[in-house]
Formats: sequence, structure tokens, C-alpha cells
Amino acid sequence: MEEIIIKNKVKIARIEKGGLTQGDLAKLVGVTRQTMNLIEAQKYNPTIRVCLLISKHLEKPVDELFWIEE
Amino acid sequence: MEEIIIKNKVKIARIEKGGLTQGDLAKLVGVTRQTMNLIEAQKYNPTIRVCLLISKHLEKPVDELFWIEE
DNA sequence: TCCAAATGTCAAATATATTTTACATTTGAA
DNA sequence: TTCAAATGTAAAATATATTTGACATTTGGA
Repeated sequence: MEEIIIKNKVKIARIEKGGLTQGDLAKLVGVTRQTMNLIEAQKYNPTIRVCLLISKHLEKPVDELFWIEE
Repeated sequence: MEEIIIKNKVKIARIEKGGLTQGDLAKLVGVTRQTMNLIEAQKYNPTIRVCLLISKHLEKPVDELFWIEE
């Protein structure tokens, strides 16, 4: 899985909530609050499905929310 | 995992290869040829890490390569 | 036409994303 | 200040992304 080059440094930009709680967003996206919490804490590497749904509900493109740390 | 609403309909736009083979792109991204093949065939839901690396090597934004089927 | 390279696919194994349950800490409004 | 709501986190279980190995089919150029 190319551990050396990229190092799984995917980051999520601060999910600023327009009234949404972490749990609300999780529910909208269809994951658990814990998963959303881990994503926000940048603890791992979600699937594109989850990212697209976050993107949709936050109305921001995936490329703006997630990137590779150079 | 919200089986009803979204149905895991992530699609990859045709990965047109500027001389790249499926295997070449797989190697660049750091996954196996089989994984790249499955992604192209829209058989599943890759991680954002893989998507960002595909995006990088194809020089197209993630949002252009992957979307949710309405 | 022929053949090597590229692609499609399958089954079993492995790695890891995601859930479940549970509890401790923080935060903000009454 | 207080208390409910929100957040942070952890361990174990489950679901699924990804690999490995292998083989069959397709494709494009010589």
C-alpha cells in the first residue's frame, strides 16, 4: 500500500457546522458519530462514498475538504 | 451504512490514459492492477487516499472523477 | 494472421474502514 | 454555577477495501 511515499496523510478541513453537530452530520451521511469524529480528528482514511456524502451535505467540493499532505 | 438512499453508486469517470496502462496507473497510485480494474469497472468504493492519488496522477480533481449517482 | 501486452475476473487471504458499546470530558446556555 | 448536550476516545467485533495468485479473453501492432 505504498507506506513510504504518501503516509496516509489525508486531512479533512475543519468541518465548520452551520448549526450541524458532529452527530447530525454523521446521521446525514449515514455513518456513526464515532466515524465522523475520527474523520475530523484526521485519524484515518474514509471511503470516497463517505467523502462524497460529506461534500454534499456541507456543500463543498471533495477537493476542498480532503487533500494529500505534501 | 444507509443502504437505501445512496446505494454505493460511486462512479469513476472513464480514466483515459495518456499512454498510461491500467497497470501503470495502479503502480503510480500504489495499488494493485486488480484494484484499479475494479475501480474502473465501478465495482466498489475506494478510499479517499486512493482517489486523491488517482486525481493527482491523472491531474483531474476528485470531484470530476467521482460522483454520486443521483 | 499472430503474439505479446493489456484487460477482465475469480476465490481466498489480509488489512483496514466502520460499528457497537461504553464512559469520561468539555461546552454552552439557563 | 449547573446540567444536558456535544465531543473525545477506547476496545472488541464486523464489514468491506485491497492483495495475492492464477487464468482466460481481448487488443493492437508487427
